[in-house]
Amino acid sequence: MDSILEAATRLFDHGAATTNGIAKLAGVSIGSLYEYFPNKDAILGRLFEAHIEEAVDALGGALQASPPEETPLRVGVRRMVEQLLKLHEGQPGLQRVFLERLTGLPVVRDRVAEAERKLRGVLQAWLALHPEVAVPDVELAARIVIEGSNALVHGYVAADEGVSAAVFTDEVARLWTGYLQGAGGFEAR
Amino acid sequence: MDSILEAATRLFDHGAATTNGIAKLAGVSIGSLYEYFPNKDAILGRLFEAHIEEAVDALGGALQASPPEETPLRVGVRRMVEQLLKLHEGQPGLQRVFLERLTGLPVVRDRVAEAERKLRGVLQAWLALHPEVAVPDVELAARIVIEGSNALVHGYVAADEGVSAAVFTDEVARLWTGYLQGAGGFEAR
Amino acid sequence: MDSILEAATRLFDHGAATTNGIAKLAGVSIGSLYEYFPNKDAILGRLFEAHIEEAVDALGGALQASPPEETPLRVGVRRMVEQLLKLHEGQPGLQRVFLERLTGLPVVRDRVAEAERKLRGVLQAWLALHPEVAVPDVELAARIVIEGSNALVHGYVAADEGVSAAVFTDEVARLWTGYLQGAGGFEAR
Amino acid sequence: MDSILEAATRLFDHGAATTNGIAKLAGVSIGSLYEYFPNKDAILGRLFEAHIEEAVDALGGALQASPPEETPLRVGVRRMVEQLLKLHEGQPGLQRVFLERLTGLPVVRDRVAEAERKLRGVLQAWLALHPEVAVPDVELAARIVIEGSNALVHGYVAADEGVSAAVFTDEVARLWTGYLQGAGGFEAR
DNA sequence: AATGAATGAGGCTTCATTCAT
DNA sequence: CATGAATGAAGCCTCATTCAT
Repeated sequence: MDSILEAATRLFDHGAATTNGIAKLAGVSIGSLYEYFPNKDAILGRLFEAHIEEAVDALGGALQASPPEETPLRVGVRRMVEQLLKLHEGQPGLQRVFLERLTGLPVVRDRVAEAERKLRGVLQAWLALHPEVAVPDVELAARIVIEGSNALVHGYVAADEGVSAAVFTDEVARLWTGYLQGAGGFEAR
Repeated sequence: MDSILEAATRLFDHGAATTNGIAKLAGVSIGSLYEYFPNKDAILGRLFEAHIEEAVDALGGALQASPPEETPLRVGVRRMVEQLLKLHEGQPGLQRVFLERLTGLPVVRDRVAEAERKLRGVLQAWLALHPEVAVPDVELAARIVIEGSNALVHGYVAADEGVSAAVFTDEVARLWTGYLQGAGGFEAR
Repeated sequence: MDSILEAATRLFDHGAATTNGIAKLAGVSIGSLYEYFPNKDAILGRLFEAHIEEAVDALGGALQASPPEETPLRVGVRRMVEQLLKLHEGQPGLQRVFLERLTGLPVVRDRVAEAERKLRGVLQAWLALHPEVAVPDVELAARIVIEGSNALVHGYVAADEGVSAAVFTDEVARLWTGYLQGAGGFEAR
Repeated sequence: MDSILEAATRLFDHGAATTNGIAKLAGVSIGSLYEYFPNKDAILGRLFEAHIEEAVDALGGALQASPPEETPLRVGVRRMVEQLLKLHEGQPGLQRVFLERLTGLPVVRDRVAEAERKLRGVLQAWLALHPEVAVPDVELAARIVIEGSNALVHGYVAADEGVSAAVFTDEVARLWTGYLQGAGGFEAR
């Protein structure tokens, strides 16, 4: 069963996932595969669930390991982005498949919303302990940082061109730091 | 032929594009469809080309219609993001299909690279005339603004949740404005 | 119209004959093509008719140009085989198409039968003037020489391997010469 | 699987072989058909392989069952031709399809060459033990007898007209017997 | 529980032929 | 007369899923 998921990860990432192929690569019969999963999308769903869980753990963990009192804003944000990048680096193809086949399904929508809510909570609390954060609406800001980081990392992985991971991470961290400190507002001109 | 492209747009966007389906929706026979396009991917390719062209025109146009001397940094950036959002708003599914089926094809890669180069040129020139821009590497900054905006808009459209378009656009504009003014750097702490 | 037949010859020989392709190569519209020929097989039929005519002319001619009184059996036979070979050398693919698409059609059957009858007549008359011909049934022998030569040349062209045309022709001529002189009969042992 | 091959034999012979048709006639689903054969040509290839094997066995067997010391040249040759005729009698259309779709494929070419080499070896050895064989080059003669017989039988089956199988076989046997005894050479005149 | 042969709907594409202009 | 865009039946093949063993 784990072997099925492993095989599925590999094949979905390569964009060549057929149920028969997954079963063969996993070393089980196609019949057994359907014993564990009612259909192909269920496999993908399980993979997605694992990804979400891992993501929440990794990102939440990055913040929890960075005590607000001792960690500059920029450093914490950087750690978060690093984790996010690490998460996607491995299987860019798999991410695309998630996007393409799962987006729109209500279940997935809800699951993602829940994960983001949770993460937003953690981030919001962390930000609240940083005096230099100067945005009118911390909740909105937290949401934008999370979804924005996700989008930027997606884009970065999909493009795989030119910019190195370190530079990318730095720039994104700088971006959010500025944003959270209230730069770019009308008062800034 | 235009009707084929229209039909294809609708069906690709719905994730249910079959050649026979496109032909039927376009009101032509499958034979005629293959008169104009050698295969299914060629249809998608044409759609993509149109999208790229439209994008370059719209974004470039947004800046060219905003004389640097009279247009605050933030306003110009906002206009760009607005255009970008408008471009994607219509067919989020279609964008996904582009991503999923075209990414990786060398031709597409080159075409995208060319479009980004062109756009980067325009943006870079525009930024150069703004004294408040304070980044070490304007070229890198231009690239990050363009690719980043693209990624953020992709993410926003895919998520279509909660935040209104106006708020989203505002926030993104603020984000880049801060970034371009050098906020978030070490000197900012 | 001649250009249609030429184009058809080329394309049928290459095994890539489509009516649209023939029309284009011939430099006429597909509509015009169907003005002259009711359907694709009609084109092939015309080609076949031309081939048959050419064959009868060439083979019959080879004998008529070889006065029996002055031409040894073997030489006349050789000339016939030479002509036959020349006929097929050009378009082996076309011959295959004849075989594959025309065999079995009653019209074709009759036409071939008629051509062979005619040829048989010529050959029979020619053989009758050769005293060394020693077969019980000259009509049967003539038929066997004609059909056999045809089959052997077909096979030779299809195989295109090893043996040179000159050697092949020599051997076939020797073969028939022996056969016609009655060798191989029981009396020969 | 055998039923697929049987069905394919029938349909290819009738010149109406479609994969769906074969599957239906074989009483299996199209999916099953593709379980056993990767594509249509593979089916034809298998049929061809079977034919080649059968041919080599039958022809080789005909000679091996005819001890050279006790079997007159003519009788052995006749047996060979008989076998060859039997081989083709059943499915003239199938033979045409072999010719038309397989000729030219390197794999097929090689397989045929191998089979002919093997057969040539057997025949050559058999001929070598017959003192009345009087040809300058036994290897060339063996090749010509084999390929020639093949061509003649092909032609005979394709024409299916007039001459009875027995007469045909007799004549062909007489033909080769004369040829192998050196008749038809210049010295014969 | 596990197996894997079997299923068949449905996708892409070709090409002989027609017919309005 | 000529044109060529349009037609659509029919072919090949894939792959998610089922079910008898």
